[in-house]
Amino acid sequence: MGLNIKDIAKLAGVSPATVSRVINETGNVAEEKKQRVLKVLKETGYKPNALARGLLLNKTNVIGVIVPDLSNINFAEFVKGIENEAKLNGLGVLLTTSENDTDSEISYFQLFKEKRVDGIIFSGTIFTEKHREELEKADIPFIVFGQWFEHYKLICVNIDNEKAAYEATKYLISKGAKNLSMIMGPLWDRSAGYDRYSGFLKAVVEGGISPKDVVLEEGDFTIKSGYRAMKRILEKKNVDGVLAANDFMALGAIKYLVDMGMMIPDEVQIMGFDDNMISEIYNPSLSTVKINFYEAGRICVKAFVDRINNKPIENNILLPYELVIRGSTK
Amino acid sequence: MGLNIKDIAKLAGVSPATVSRVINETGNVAEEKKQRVLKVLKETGYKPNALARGLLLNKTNVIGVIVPDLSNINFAEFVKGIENEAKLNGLGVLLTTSENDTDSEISYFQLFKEKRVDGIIFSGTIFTEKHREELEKADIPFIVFGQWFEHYKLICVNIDNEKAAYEATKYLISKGAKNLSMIMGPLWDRSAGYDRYSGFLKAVVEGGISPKDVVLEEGDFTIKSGYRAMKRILEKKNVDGVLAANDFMALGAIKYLVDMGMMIPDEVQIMGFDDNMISEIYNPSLSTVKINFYEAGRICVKAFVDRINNKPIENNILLPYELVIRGSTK
DNA sequence: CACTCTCTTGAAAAGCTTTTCTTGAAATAA
DNA sequence: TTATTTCAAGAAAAGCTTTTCAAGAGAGTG
Repeated sequence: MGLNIKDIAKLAGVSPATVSRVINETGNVAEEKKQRVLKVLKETGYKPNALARGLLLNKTNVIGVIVPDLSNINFAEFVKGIENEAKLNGLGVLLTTSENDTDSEISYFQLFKEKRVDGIIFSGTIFTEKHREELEKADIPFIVFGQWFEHYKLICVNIDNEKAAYEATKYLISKGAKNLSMIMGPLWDRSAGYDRYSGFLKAVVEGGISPKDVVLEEGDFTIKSGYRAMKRILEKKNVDGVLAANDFMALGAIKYLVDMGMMIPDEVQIMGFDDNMISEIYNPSLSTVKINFYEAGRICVKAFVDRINNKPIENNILLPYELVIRGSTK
Repeated sequence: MGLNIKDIAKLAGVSPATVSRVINETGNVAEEKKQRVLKVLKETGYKPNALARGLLLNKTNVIGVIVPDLSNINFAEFVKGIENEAKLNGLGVLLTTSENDTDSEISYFQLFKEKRVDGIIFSGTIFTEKHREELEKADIPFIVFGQWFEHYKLICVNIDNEKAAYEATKYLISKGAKNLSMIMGPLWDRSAGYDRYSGFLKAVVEGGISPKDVVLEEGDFTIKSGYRAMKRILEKKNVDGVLAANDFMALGAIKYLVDMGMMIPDEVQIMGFDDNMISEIYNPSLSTVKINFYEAGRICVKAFVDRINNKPIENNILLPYELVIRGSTK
């Protein structure tokens, strides 16, 4: 209870410096004294105070993590990946959720600065100039997931959303879809929603379809918004191919189509983005662009570790993705 | 960059003690000096070093959290609840995942001790005597979620699993199920799996059904294990009512029944435990015992806060639950 | 035998904050 | 004017660890 290194030193009949040397395996210690110290260490279950250590070494072995919402299984997977990789590197994870509220996010920067975390992994829907400013003040190594943001200090980890959306749309067209539509996410600059939209458009044009003939509706990445967007789309036109900017909206769209008695994929093909557990087991199962969020989390931590170890490292890290074809497309 | 309280003091022309008094709003400070300090504080964006503060005050305002797996949406919700309530109380959350590995869990106790967290919220499938021992050594306020464990120092937060399983089974019987079966979880002592099994059995006996006529199969809480368990059950007997110890196994069971062309709920009624997003949108939707994991997380933090504030508090806290009837039962 | 080198070990400082103790000044009362 | 009280603010200690510096002992070499 409340033992410190002095107590251990006294119990082992040595100086605190020697105890420290034994614990951290630094410097030479006579075998006999070493054994005495180890014995006391074991008996007492003493653990060095990370606060004092951190204060002295200016290093906490903790990374701060900001995600929008753990209810979203993708972010839960992301955090899981972070946690597992952090564990491998002897790092602790200080977790916060922002619900995409910028003020919250900024206040977390402050929190992390106070707690002297060694680095921050940030995953919000949008990283703004204001974020950058505050970040600059805090001056902590920083990893952004899911968005590109040009800054020499920033490491960005992301997939090539435009290319992925392009390929997904190409696939729909190759399977005979002629009347295309897209359920888009919010179109912030440089956001995933935006990039996916432009990839979609690129494939449309390349497929010889006029952008005017395409139906666009916007959702907010939730199942419900997908349901409603699909409704609006069908009211405008009888489409036969739908790309949704994420799986939740795609699932909502499927639900609406099923409710309306449409045949999937015979009458309408539909494709999502992200891939989560539900997409696989849903009926019909959903074709999608699979992003490995777990792996993404691990990669973020690896990038951070490399950076603080001064290993040469790209500022923009591209994640792999994969088209997964299931029951909602031909 | 790297400013400390002395620098601030110098910039404002006062002593560090005065700066501290301004920041913490303790003691009297002349208005003029106070303004000077506040101005410097704002300009520099200085934040006190939580390590030094924690070292001195012996308090970090951080709680350690151990959950088995964030891939499980229930635990993700649980953590979300913890995080949100922690935020309200000015607490940080140090998150770890154990994958139900006892050694990992114990090593996290050590980590938390090193980091001097103010408390630990533990949610594993099983809390053993070994856990208790290590815990005793660490001597940190401790909350256990999802299991009862008699110990004067421990706060346990849980639902009455036996009662809930009893009621769920009663419901199946009341809707005409006569050939009952249960897909159980692992039967560790005092675990949720065990309590749910005994509640099931109680209702069976009370319903005038012989325990011999009941088909029992064990799973491991995953979808796949539910699928396989349902297969084994049907090979033994044509049942018309199934209680699964959690939703994932229930969903796996439904999947198997659908694959076999059985009608739900006409031929077989099925009921799960927990309630998660998938259960609601699955086809058919799953009747279940709804546990509010988000709220559970909040309650754990509240209990912790009350405990360290020396408010009188129950050592065993009972969570509410609710029977949610959907498409998989009559 | 004298000298140098290596190996051990302890003392002390640094890292940053909060709080107690003290002192000085100002204000009030006699 | 003198004595007493109140307020303001600084100095210093405590909290715990790691590392540098210095010193002492022992071994090896000429």
